[in-house]
Amino acid sequence: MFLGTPAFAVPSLDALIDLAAGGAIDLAGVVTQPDRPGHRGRITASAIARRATERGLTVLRPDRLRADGLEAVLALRPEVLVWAAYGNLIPPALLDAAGGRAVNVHASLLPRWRGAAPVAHAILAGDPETGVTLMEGTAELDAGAIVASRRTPVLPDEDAGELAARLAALGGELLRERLCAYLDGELPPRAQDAVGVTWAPKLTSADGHLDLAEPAEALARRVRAMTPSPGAWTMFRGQRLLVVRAAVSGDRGTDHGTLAAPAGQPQVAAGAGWLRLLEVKPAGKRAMAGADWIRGLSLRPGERVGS
RNA sequence: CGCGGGAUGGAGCAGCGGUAGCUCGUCGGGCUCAUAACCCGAAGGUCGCGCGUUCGAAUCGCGCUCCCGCAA
Repeated sequence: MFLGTPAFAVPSLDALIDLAAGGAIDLAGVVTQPDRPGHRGRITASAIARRATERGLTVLRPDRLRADGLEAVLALRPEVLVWAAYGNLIPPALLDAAGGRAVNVHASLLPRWRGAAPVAHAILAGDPETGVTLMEGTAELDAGAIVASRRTPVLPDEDAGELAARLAALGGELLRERLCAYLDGELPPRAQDAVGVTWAPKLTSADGHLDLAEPAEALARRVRAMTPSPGAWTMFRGQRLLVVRAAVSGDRGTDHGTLAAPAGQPQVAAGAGWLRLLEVKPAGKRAMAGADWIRGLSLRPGERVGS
């Protein structure tokens, strides 16, 4: 049985579908989060719900894994649980039902970055590399013994969305190649080293706020880490301005927050250096190149960004 | 019925009842050793869609469609 919710989990589900097609496993069903109001109140099914439905799999979307929801899941009599970014803790009752046989795909090199937002935190911290980990599934969050992992460099310009997509694919590969070996007892798990544990809590739009007193390097990392969600932003003319893509410019800084546009390329003075705004999304508008944005502004000299 | 913003030539914007405009790009020409620089000129728009108000609507009213921010 597979449990997962967002796009990150899709390649893992696909891996299980392939294994099932090859006769290596039986896929009893898929559990995902309930359809939720997405943008502006429109109800949206999770990425996993959509994929599982199009593959004709049994899909359950319980609110929580207790009471009725849990019973429906147990009724499918899962023998092994596999989950990736499900979004809820797995209750001991469910683990017990599967005889404790469970694996979890996580988007970091554990024990670093346990929690909901490992990809963004790896970028924000400036980690040179990250990866995916296949571990034993436990009731405690991301704490299971490590079965296998795969490393990959954090590319200098990629944002969290792009990196997550690469990690998702790696996670799917890892599962496809190692799940059966693990279940056959050929991959003895190693306990996580408690010393290296760091936490990657869920991000809110407050985490996306750009403090222009910070060095441009840090701001550029924050932009990459917060894109596409929850988004990095600052204020301009009383309105929110999302910064979708940015780069550091080596020029000497001036008062942080000052907006300038040499050669039509907008840049904001940071605590150290300048942050070039390559792509922005003003409130109420779609994303546009920084140069396009600045073109229609009739920018006054010395105008500032930030609240 | 959660709150709000937006849809105007290829791009970004202004105009908000009386002949559709700005910056950039494109095309042609000029200047220059040269250029993303500068000068001259040109092309390019059913002003999201429909109905209405008016002598007259991009501009006002009603109804749609699509896009986006916030909140969940």
